[in-house]
Amino acid sequence: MQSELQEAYGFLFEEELLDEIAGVGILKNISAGETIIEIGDYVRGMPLLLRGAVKILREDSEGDELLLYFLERGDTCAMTLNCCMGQTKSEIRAVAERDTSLIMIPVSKMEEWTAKYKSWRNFVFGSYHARLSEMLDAIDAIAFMNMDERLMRYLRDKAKINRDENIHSTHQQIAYDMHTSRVVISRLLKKLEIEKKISLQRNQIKVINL
Amino acid sequence: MQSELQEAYGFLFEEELLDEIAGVGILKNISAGETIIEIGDYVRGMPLLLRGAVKILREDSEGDELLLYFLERGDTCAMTLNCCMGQTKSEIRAVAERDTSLIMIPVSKMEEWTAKYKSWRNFVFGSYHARLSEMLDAIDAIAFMNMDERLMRYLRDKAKINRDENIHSTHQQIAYDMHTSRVVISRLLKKLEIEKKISLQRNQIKVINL
DNA sequence: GACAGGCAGTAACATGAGTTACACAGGGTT
DNA sequence: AACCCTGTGTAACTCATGTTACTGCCTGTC
Repeated sequence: MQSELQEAYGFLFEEELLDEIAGVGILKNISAGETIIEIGDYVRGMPLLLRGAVKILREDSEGDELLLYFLERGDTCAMTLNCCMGQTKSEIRAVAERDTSLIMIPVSKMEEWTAKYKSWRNFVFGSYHARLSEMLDAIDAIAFMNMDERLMRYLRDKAKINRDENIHSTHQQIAYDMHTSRVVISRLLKKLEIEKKISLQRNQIKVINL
Repeated sequence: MQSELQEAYGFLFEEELLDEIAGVGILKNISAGETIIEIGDYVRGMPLLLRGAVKILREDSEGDELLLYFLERGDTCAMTLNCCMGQTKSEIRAVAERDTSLIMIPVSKMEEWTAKYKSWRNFVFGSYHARLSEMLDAIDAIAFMNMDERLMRYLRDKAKINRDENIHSTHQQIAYDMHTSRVVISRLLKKLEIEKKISLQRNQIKVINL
């Protein structure tokens, strides 16, 4: 854990803070597809991502969901952050996109470090900033873009976050993330294939030129 | 300014901080409809709302816009906050919804107070929290709701923020805020009138039961 | 009163996206 | 081989929303 912590956060935090994190943090390993936080859960700590990737989803009352953004190494979830401090329930779902390692920080420490370490404050503010920006991007996508553009954006993001130009998803899974239907996704993917932007195999989509 | 500051923020901040705010803050009065911050502007300070209401809009490259949320007394704009600290340009537009008074705080003070005053830190975190929640609500609205539901939500919010059940807007103005066309709004408003939820006059919509 | 300009009502049509239904393909199991 | 299950391709249809076009109504100004 020490070396991974150093690698992911060494350039952000001073030695003393890194030591504190290593001291109180609890290492968690989560395998791809596992749910980390569910909507309505009370949040017990703040996660610092060491390795892997996490997708953050919003869900409405009927169970329809929508992908908001991805988290990677060095990121934390500002939503969780909120929930910790306000003692409120999670408003989002977090699912491991790949096999993921993270450190959970107890809520009590967060407040303490905010007063004590400038680097921590900057990190927390930076996280809020990044998350707000990503929310704006999500809003832009659903408000201003058509399905085909949104799909291209999704495929680009997915290939990037998994560092793999082959996307191992079914059309149905994509449809869930984008809050639409399987048929619509199949239709648009076929169109992208004809335009030579992707190639389609069973359970796999290869990004060629998006 | 002193008394208004006391009224809006007295229960949040300690005397010492209130004095500092009064010392360095610059009072601005803005009349309804005026633009406070434009997309791409560099942000010189952080606004604390004393009186009135501000609407926050997102705009895409073609100039289509979308209302994100409103700010009221005691609120600050977390976007601005971000921009200040990161020295980046504004990603949103802020327009006075009513006649508005606010205090501009220089960027330099923000960092200082974050270290010095716990109440300030809580205020800043609280603002981030509130804004993230409102962004989520905005996403829910555009992702999961139909136009008629969104319109009802809009009218409710507008009546509430202006403390006036008579909404003084043209159909065109509403269409801009909701990123749709005038004809669509006219159609849906007429439907709401038939359902006795509102009544329509020229340049005015009266909320009856939404 | 006549006129202009902004505003609202409405019909007719275009389009993107969601839905239903069904055929078929690939891969594993018996 | 025969079977099944999951995933994909496609047609045909519905529906919400957006677009175009035209009408007429207020209101202030000349």
